[in-house]
Amino acid sequence: MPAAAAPPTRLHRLPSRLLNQNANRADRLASERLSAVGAHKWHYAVLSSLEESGPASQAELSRRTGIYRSDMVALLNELAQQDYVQRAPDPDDRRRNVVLITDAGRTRLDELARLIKQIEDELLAPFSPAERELLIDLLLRLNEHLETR
Amino acid sequence: MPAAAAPPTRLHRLPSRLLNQNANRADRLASERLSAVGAHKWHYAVLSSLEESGPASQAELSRRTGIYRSDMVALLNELAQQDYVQRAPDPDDRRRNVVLITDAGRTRLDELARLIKQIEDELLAPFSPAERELLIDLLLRLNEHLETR
DNA sequence: CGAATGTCAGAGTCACTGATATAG
DNA sequence: CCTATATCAGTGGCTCTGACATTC
Repeated sequence: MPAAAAPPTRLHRLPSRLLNQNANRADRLASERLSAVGAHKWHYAVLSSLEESGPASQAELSRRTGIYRSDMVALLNELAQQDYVQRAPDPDDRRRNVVLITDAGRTRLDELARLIKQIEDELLAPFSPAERELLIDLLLRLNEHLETR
Repeated sequence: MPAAAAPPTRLHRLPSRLLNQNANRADRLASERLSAVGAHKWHYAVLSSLEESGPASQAELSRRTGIYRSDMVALLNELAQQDYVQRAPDPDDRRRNVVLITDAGRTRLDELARLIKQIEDELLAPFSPAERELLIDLLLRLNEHLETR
């Protein structure tokens, strides 16, 4: 960030501005922590989706996680190279790859999940449990609204 | 966005993820609307800061708006070229420029403020006035927290 | 001297587009 | 024939860093 703070003006109460600034800062926090263990938030997204919703094609994973199909390729290369996922041609539809999480991937996911929990705690430190729920709920609703605009 | 939605999973309730997605979508909405009148959100930020808090040096403007000093240069070039701001050497401190908003700038600011109001309404459409206040308040508190991390 | 200012040049990241080959 | 998939190459925007000359 450029420098110090300013008192809340019209500008500082703009939702889109608030969202942006918070997103950037939250992202920086998460990236710092995750890179300390050689991970990226995308790794968590993919592994967690695989565990929660089961194996999937790359396109399906893309839909689940919001990561573009074109970016999924390199991401899965990384995860496969570290043996966190397995990628094999789908015998039923030879356009597709079936991606599945490995045991090592599950272990990694546990590690990342713990980290993410810590990050979230640090991120939401000033809020009570009820306020956290409230904030998440509002953001979820906003997200649904903007999704289908 | 890649494609369709998915039911709320662990992943979809992650604050940093929610913030990011909402920030992106809100930004796209704002950019679309603003570019329709040849404007950028940064233009609004600078003009509104000049009007609310008065003339300032570029560095001071940078602090007020959160826009980097290095990026402020080109931004002010644009605004000055359209006669929305005036930029002149500060006689009291010859390192500085004094930037002030012009009458045309005030007119432009009014226009942009109206647009921004509409954008905000569309953005927060699903929320009641009380919920909007609540969301903004939570985001402000989060912002203050992350600012001084 | 150290610190602040305005300026430029450029890096790094991210969301996103387009094209292509292959298969349904 | 149209559509979906995996892949690759590349764009544009935005945050951010580093350096420099000038002035305090």
